[in-house]
Amino acid sequence: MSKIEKLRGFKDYYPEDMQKREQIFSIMRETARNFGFLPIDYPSIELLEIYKIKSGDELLKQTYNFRDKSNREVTLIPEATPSTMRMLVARKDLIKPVKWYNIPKLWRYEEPQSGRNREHYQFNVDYFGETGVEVDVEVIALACETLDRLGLKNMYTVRINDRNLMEKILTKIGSQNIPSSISVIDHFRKESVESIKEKLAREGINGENLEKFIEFLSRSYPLSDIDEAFDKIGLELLNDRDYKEMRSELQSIYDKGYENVVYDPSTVRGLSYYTGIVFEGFDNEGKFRSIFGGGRYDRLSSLFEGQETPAVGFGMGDAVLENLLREKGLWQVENTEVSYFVIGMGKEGKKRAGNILYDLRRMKKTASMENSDRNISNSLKHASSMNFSHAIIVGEKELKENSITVKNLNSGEQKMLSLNNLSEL
RNA sequence: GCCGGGUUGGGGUAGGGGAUAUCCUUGGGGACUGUGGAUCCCCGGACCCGGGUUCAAUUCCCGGACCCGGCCCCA
Repeated sequence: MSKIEKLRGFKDYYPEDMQKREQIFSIMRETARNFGFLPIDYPSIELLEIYKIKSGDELLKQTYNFRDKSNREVTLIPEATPSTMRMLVARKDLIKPVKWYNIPKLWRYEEPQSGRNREHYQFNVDYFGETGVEVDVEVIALACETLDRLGLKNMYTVRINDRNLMEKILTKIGSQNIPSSISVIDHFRKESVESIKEKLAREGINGENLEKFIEFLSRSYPLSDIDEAFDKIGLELLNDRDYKEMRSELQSIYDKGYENVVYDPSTVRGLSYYTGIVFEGFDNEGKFRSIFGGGRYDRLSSLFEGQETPAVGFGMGDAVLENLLREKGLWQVENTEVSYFVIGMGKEGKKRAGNILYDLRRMKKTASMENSDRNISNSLKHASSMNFSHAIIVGEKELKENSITVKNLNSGEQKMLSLNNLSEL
C-alpha cells in the first residue's frame, strides 16, 4: 500500500466516473442557461469573517480554516451563498433581476458519512431582485427540470413550506419562541413523536393544539389535500395571504408539469435566515439525504452592507445525487462518441498513420494512434478495450493505394476509403 | 468532537503463531508478422502503520491512520 494517502473524506475521480460527472454538470449548466440564468464564479478561499455574519460558531468549527502568510483568518469556502452575496452587493449597476448559477467546490471539516464528504460540488442557483409566486416557482422548477433531465423523473418529491405561514401557525397555537420551535420541527422526522411533543410543550404549545399540530406535521399534502388539512387544523388560515401564495405556488409548479410536489409542514430548514418559501427534494423511497434544498432569503443581503434585495435560490450537492443515480442504475455513461484508433504498420505505415491522426483531429474527430510495437491483433484488442468506435488501419496495401481501412469496432464491418475522401468519415 | 463495524495484489477474496500466502478478476505479453472481444499459456502485483507479547506476529493485544455507517451539525 502506498504511503502517499488521500486525505480523509476526499475522493478521487477516475475517467469512468469523471465522464459521468462532467455529463451531469453539463446538464446542470444547460438547464440553468435554458431558464435564463448566467454563470458566475468566485474564489475557493474567503475571509473567515464573511461566514460569521450569518452563522454561529458551529459553522466555523466545521470549516477548513487557517491563517495565511499575512496572518489573515481565511477558509476554504463551506457554502456558496456568502460569496454570491458579496459579488451581488459589490456591483450596484447590475440589471435586476439578477439570475446566477455556478457549480463551486465546497469544503466542510466534519466526519464523512453517506452522501457527505469533506469536499463536494454544489449546483447553486440564485434569483435576486424580484418576488412573487412565479419567481419562486422558476427556481423550484429549475431544480425539478434538472433532475428530470438526469433521468430521475418521478423518482423524487419536492416538499415545500413557507416560513411566514409556519410562524403564523406557531403563534396561533401558542409558541413562545418561534425560532426555537422551528428548530424542533426541523427534527420531526429524526426524533420520536414523544420527544417532539415534550419539546413543543416546553415552547408553550399544549393540549388540543399540540395534538392537532402533531397530526398536521405527521404527513405531507398533495395539492388536492391542502385545503382539507388547513381546515382541519382550524386556525382560520384558508384566506391568509401566505397560505394562498403557498397554495398557488404549489398549483403553478404542478401546472408546469412537475407533479411530484407536496406541501410538507415539517420541512422548515434549519437555517434562520429564510423569510418565505422553503423547499427540499428527496428521493421517493426516502433512502438518502435531501437531493437539493433552498428557499427565499430576502433580508440576508442587508447583512452584507447592501440594500435589502429579494433573493431565492437552491443548492444541489453532487454526493447525494451520485448515490441516487447509482442506485437507479443511471450512473453509466453511454459512450456514443465516434472515436478513431489509427494503427500504422511498419515504419512507413506509422508515419502515414501519424499524418492521418492529425488530419482527423483538425476535422474535430476524437483520435489516438497505436504507439506501441504490437501486432495488429493486439492493437485491435487494445482499441476495443479502450472503447474506440472505429479502428483505422494503414498497412502496405493502403500505403500503395493511398487509402485507409476503416473498421467499425462495434459491428465488425470494414471498408476502404481513399485518402482524398477522408472528409467522408 | 463522539459511537459501531471494517482493512490480505488495482478490484473481489481464501487462509492462518513458523510453509514459496489461495482463488477469481484486472493489467502486461504470447499462441496470432494484415484483423479484436472467445480459448489456452506465460508474467507482474498484497498481509495499513507503530508499539507490545513471543524463540517466532500477516495472524494475538494496545494505539494510530484510513474506509463504511450513525450521532452532532447542516450552509
